[in-house]
Amino acid sequence: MTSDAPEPNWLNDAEMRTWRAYLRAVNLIERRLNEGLKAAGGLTIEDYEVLVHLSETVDQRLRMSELSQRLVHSQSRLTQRVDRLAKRGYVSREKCPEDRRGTFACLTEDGFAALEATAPQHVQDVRDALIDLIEPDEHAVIAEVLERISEELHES
Amino acid sequence: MTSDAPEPNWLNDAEMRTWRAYLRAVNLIERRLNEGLKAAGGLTIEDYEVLVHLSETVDQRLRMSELSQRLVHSQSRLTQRVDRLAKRGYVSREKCPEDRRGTFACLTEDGFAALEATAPQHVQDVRDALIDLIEPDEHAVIAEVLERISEELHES
DNA sequence: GGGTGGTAGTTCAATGTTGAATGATTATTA
DNA sequence: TAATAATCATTCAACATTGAACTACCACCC
Repeated sequence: MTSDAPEPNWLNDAEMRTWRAYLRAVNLIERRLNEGLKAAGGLTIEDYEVLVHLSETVDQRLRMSELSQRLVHSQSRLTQRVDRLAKRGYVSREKCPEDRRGTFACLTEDGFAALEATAPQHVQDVRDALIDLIEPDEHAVIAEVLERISEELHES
Repeated sequence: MTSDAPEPNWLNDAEMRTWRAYLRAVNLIERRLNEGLKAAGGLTIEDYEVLVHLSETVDQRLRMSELSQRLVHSQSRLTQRVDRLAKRGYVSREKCPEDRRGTFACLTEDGFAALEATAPQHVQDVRDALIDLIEPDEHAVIAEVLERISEELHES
């Protein structure tokens, strides 16, 4: 008589190595980027990403909910991050006229300036920590897998 | 007369897409794994990783400093995480006889049991969130890049 | 139109992380 | 060997995140 639970599909050695390398690489990348940003200004990578996403829209603003989805942050986390960025003058809030439940986070001039001041260092760090460590012939595979993951895990 | 600062080596479109996909994928993976672990028991992924690393050593124990390096955690973060795991009885501390500054974190039977109980669900989540999203012919490239990153960023 | 259910965003308490300071021990150097 | 420097781990206060509860608003349907 055997157990009801199916035997788990354990990772084989190669898969396990990949998984461990993934965990390690991700943590190392994050640490490196945060060190660089801290040296270059006072932004964390999360701050930076908020400002980047705003800067990439046509009118430099996004609804809170949209922003939290793009960043994969909880709403309350975003609320408080935007609070802090607003306190520093990098972001402002505006009520949404079409939907009065809604709020826009808007990039301010100071916020844009902070982004501009930090960007060169940060781009170099992103290169050093990830992009330039991918060989040209590997790039397509990496990009494809990452986008597949993003798409696949998108619901939840 | 031009500026002293060299023009930053901005990311091109493909590189930018890769970088964005990376950020998104990493956050989605973490969210998914934490949801799974929470459902399967009361461990976070950080808890789980502490226990796994201990379980993989010959005598189920590691020095705090060694463990913090493997996990890419600050020492104080690890101290407090081990505090919490110890409070739940999953880990115990032992003084190191060779170096009396040192402390071992030791996996307890309860800790091992918690790991065993959680592992099947977690392995499946790791498959769903990463491993099984990599096609067989892509696996070598992914593994190689991740290990290159781990190695390259290892100092710092 | 009024009721029902859903969505947007914030708040709050509990929990977790950071980074500098500390105490204790070991390593190095004069 | 004494003095100095470095390492191991913890502590503490400031800061950040989580998740549930809450307010306000919108959308649907009878």
